Amino acid sequence: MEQITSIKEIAQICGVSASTVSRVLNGKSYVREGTRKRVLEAVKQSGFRPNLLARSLKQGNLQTICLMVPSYGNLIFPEIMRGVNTVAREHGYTTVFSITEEHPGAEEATYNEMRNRQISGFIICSAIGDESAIYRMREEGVPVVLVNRFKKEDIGHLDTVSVDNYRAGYVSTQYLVRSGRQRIAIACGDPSLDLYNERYRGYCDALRDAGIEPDPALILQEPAEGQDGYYNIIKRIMLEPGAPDAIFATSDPKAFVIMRALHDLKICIPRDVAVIGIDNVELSAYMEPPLTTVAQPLTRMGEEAMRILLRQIEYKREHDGELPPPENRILPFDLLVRQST
Amino acid sequence: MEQITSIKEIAQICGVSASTVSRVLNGKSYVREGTRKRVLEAVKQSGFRPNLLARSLKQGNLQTICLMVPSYGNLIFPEIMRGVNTVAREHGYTTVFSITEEHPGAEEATYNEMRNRQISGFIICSAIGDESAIYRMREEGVPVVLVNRFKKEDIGHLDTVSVDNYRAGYVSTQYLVRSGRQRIAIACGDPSLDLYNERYRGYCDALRDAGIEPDPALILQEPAEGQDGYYNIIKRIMLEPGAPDAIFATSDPKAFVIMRALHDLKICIPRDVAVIGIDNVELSAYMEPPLTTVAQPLTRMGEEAMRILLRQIEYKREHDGELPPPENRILPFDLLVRQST
DNA sequence: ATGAAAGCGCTAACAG
DNA sequence: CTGTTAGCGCTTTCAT
Repeated sequence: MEQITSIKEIAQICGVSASTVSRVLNGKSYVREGTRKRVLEAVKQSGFRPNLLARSLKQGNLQTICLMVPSYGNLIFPEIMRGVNTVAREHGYTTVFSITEEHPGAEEATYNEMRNRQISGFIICSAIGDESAIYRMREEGVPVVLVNRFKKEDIGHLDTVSVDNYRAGYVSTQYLVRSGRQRIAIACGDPSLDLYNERYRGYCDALRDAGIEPDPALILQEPAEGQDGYYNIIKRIMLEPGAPDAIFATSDPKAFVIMRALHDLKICIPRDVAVIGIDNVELSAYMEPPLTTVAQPLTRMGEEAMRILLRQIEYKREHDGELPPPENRILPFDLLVRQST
Repeated sequence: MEQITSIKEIAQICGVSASTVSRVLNGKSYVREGTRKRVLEAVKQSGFRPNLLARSLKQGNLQTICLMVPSYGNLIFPEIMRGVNTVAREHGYTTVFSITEEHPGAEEATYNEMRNRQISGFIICSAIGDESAIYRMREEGVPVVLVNRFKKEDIGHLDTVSVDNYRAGYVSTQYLVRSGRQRIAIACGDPSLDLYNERYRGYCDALRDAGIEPDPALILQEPAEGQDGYYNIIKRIMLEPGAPDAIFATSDPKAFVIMRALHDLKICIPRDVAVIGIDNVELSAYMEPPLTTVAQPLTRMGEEAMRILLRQIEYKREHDGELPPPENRILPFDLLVRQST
């Protein structure tokens, strides 16, 4: 038997019109039960698959969203992806992904390509520095949600999902202070990312509130090589006078590198130096010692981002292409005390 | 100015026909230079984006492939994904992904959905147990490449990419033997996955070749809870008489759990017990002590898989829908000796 | 070198 | 409840 490829052929087999078959298939309209049965039967018999592209061409959107992540260097992304994907599926959406950081300007390139593919919206975890492209997207009426990476000024203008990074920085530092640490270093992240600046602010304020003036010698800047560069920085600083007795890593992957360096120096964690991270990536619990960290609800952040995106898409459909006012979701975090502090 | 959405409008602006614009846009046919310029100019001016769906509807395929992974529990998947994505992009393909393991039967469900979306092919890292669905795909003329997870019998029937898992098991065990270990335990993986059986076979043969008969007490089966369950198994076995002096974990994530258990028992790695893994996931180097492991070229495996898929797609186009004979790519691996052995 | 026309497979008025 | 008709935006003969 010929492979049957269109609704029309089904129609012929059943002696009805194509519209009837269409109606049966997407159940938007009533069809006599007998006819319905016959059509369904024919569809099943023939193994017919309706062509979603045709429908999407007609309706102007493929049920697909695009997720942009910078890389997998940071393990938070797979967890966010899972959350996005789960909610997307539930709503009949498919997720395409794109890894941006490797090529500069990839964000915009991806955007252009995806728009040609009639994609319904974007979830971006990779915004870095220049966000003008993202504002342009929104201006063009394209739903966009930013996860974790965005600027304070974006609030009220763009949809975002994150934790309160200032508080996260504050709480972790405060915890270190309260457990008796005196010289607390911070391993800062990329300063073009606001979330790291916020965590840094939290760190400073927590220290000051405890009557400690932040010591510039303990404020470690992310080296040019990225987080791996912290390996050498730690090795150096620990041998100098005035070495820290605690290190606040502004992300778990940084903490991993730092712990590696400490181990190689035979420095005992947490006795000599406490280490705390932010993220609670799955592996943090398996480190030696298990890493104390501020747990971000990563999967949930992905889910929320997708829900917000869905809301935008729906609103847009109902309001003649207009986007709803931006939503800024801030999720709660937990301080997870383990053995590294 | 009205947002311009179709080739026809561009045509009007330039006083040419839609076909001409089409020809300019995809450069398949000659167009007078003057006309070409004019059209290109109009396109740029108007910010027009050709609708890929329309083209795809016409041509019967969206330049998109689907990548199925079981979950992110195992960190090898993000690395494979990166490889796939890189090559896909280079060839103008978009990657959609689907995480299967969570729902049973998800593989087939995804398959059906994706076929409706006119997807060009699949890369599957999640085949588990029953592969009949995958054979059906191939029978229906759909390009499919399996990465890592497949059965010996599939060779010659399905396209695959992997390392030589038997050798990987053999080499790691042999290394342990040669470094003087006497009682080498193996933490087996899911027995429905051939790759783990192969690694196990390699383990047994390496022992026998060294004149050691595998001891059933040292052959640890993956517990019902998945790899996390090894935590308790290790805790128990290490306290019993005849405890192992080395453990061969058939994947790095298992090694992480096992190391965690050993640390909690205050057992020193590698002095008391050596641990070796397979994968070389990025984090293996950061463990304490850094994990000795068989390095799979994960990203490269993803790249190769995508290349093979591309070859299938092309062959199919040139041969009236017929698929090429299956290709079985076996990539080399390296034993990476670090401090856990 | 370019235009006219047909059609990819589906949906959505509009009739009846 | 169902059929007819007219496209969605693009590509592709077939003419010219």
